[in-house]
Amino acid sequence: MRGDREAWPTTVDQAEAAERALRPLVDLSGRSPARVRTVAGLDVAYATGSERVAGAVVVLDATTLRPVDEAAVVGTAAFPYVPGLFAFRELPPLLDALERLTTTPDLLLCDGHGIAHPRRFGLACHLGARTGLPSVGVAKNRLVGDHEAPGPRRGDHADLLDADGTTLGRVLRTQDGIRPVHVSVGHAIGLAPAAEWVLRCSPRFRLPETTRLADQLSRRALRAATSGTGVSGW
DNA sequence: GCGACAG
DNA sequence: ATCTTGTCGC
Repeated sequence: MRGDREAWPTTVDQAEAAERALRPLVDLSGRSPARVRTVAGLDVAYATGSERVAGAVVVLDATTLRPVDEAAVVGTAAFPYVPGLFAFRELPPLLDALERLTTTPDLLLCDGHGIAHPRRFGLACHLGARTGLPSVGVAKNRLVGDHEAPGPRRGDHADLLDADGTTLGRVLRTQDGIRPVHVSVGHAIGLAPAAEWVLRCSPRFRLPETTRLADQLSRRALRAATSGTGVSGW
């Protein structure tokens, strides 16, 4: 049902070692993709009393935001939730789902941070480095860094800074008067373009359509796997 | 020692 | 993340 995968880290030390090994593959030059025709959203859903997880990816036309491809997989959590090592928990199902896509997206919008991370290597960096695709981190909450409150209107934003004043990302208001999201670079894209894409993909709600649809699909897949065939009724 | 801590 | 439907409010 699924291709073999590399030995997955079991301990914090192993995960940090794997992180260091992947670091050289990330492109933080600021260069951005020339053409973005499709944007993908990825998310993982979890069950309550089990280790069951579901990963989903939904690809949207960058102009119409209409779905053009999608894939979902169900599996078992391979790593606990550890702030700073979140990628090792979500990567397995997400990489599996990406492999099942019939198309290759031009940009990845990830549900978590990119370089706005303790070691500047969040989930979006892992996904970008491993797939070679430009990636952006879109998180609902802060992990590291400080920032002023962005303006109240859609599009208003403030820099997310580390203790040295280095820019880690951007706190972006995607809807008037609604709590902002945290955008940070993952791989092969600049911060400004990254934020522009997040805004473009969020025409009506706080979160990008990519994230919303992937969230819905992952929950559906998890529920279907938990309740039998997935077909309604009996 | 006391908080903070993506999902 | 998840437990959870309808409901009050802009």
